Amino acid sequence: MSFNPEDSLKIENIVASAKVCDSLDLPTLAAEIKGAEYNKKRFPGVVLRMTDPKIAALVFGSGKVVLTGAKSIESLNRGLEILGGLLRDLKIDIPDDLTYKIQNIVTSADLGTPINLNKIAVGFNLDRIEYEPEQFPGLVYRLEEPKVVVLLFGSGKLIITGGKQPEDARGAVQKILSDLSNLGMI
Amino acid sequence: RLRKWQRRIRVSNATERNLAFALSELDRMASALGLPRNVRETAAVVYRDAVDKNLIRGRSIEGVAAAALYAACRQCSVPRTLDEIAEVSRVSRKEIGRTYRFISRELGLKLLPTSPIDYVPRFCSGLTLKGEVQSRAVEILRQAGERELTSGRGPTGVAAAAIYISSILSGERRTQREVAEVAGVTEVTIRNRYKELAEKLDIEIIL
DNA sequence: ATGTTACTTTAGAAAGC
DNA sequence: GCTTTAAAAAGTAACAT
Repeated sequence: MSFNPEDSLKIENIVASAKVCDSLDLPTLAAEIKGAEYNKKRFPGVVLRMTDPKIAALVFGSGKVVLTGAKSIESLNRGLEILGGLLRDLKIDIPDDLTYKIQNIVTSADLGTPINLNKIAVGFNLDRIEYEPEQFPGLVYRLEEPKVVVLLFGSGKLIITGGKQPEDARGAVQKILSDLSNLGMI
Repeated sequence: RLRKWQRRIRVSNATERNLAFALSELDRMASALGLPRNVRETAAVVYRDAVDKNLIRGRSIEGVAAAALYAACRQCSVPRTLDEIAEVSRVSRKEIGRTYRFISRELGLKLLPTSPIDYVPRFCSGLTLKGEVQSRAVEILRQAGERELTSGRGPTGVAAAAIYISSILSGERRTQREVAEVAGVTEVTIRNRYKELAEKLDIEIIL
């Protein structure tokens, strides 16, 4: 049995947004919740950092929230529950059934073989690729299906981002592998 | 009517004025970088093509001019880094890079990644190294390319390392500091690159 | 000369400049 | 377009030891 790139898939970060209520008083939140950061001049939202699942939350006056840093759907759920709890502790009415929308999932993976980026830059669809080693060591490959962006490195390791479904990363790796084999690489 | 004519004349004047400004900017930057005439002409063509395709909308003339010059340098195989272009421009490196990607895609320039080899002549002359040293550096880079030692590495750093090695092998040694200076990279980068090249290409370097 | 920290790139939402 | 968040990849840079 050989190395399976698909087994190396690992979610590194999930970004999700949600609406927890119709409005929030940010100054109060910043004052009551320890560790909260709030500089209206700098950024319009309050920054809350949770430790259990290590997640950062951006809370806005509109009641909308952004959660980042979760490495699994489970921890993302936990993070939103914890955030809801923190707000309820401040006597704010927060529904029990909070829902969110995943906006982006960042996944890492490993093809298990070094890749010659220069050859890919010649063989692949030139208009879907960007490779400027002077600026960044990774080759940027934009896929249509799944609609994600892949950062491919010479080591064979890669980053898949922009997907909204955890399975998008798997589809991207399969696509990359087939493209690579079609071009006689790997 | 007359009004329409006046408008056309105004637009024409503005267009001509902007083009004149862009061309003078290209010339100013090219002079500051000591670029040959063919590069300036290529840059002017790229800029005019960008204007003809309305790619200037929402972008500054200076930004597009700088990006056009950056593209022209690469097309003519006498690359300048984004930092070097930015040094003689009022636009930031980030803006130039962003504009370059845009016009490059819209005009279908299809430029391949800059080859380290294209930096050899300029860096070597900056170090007053003869053709023999250049040839040896190019040969090292050719082998490095085949052995996948350039994937993801900065072209200037790899070129600098190859020249550093070549200068030693040719008995015209230049210090890492001197090479780093003309190549615009740090000594640490030259050290990392030359060690990798020497090891994987089995080049023995006696200091 | 080596070690640490930090920045480059990618995506996406949020409210507002 | 920018600001802020998080996180990975690999290379390079800046500053400290």
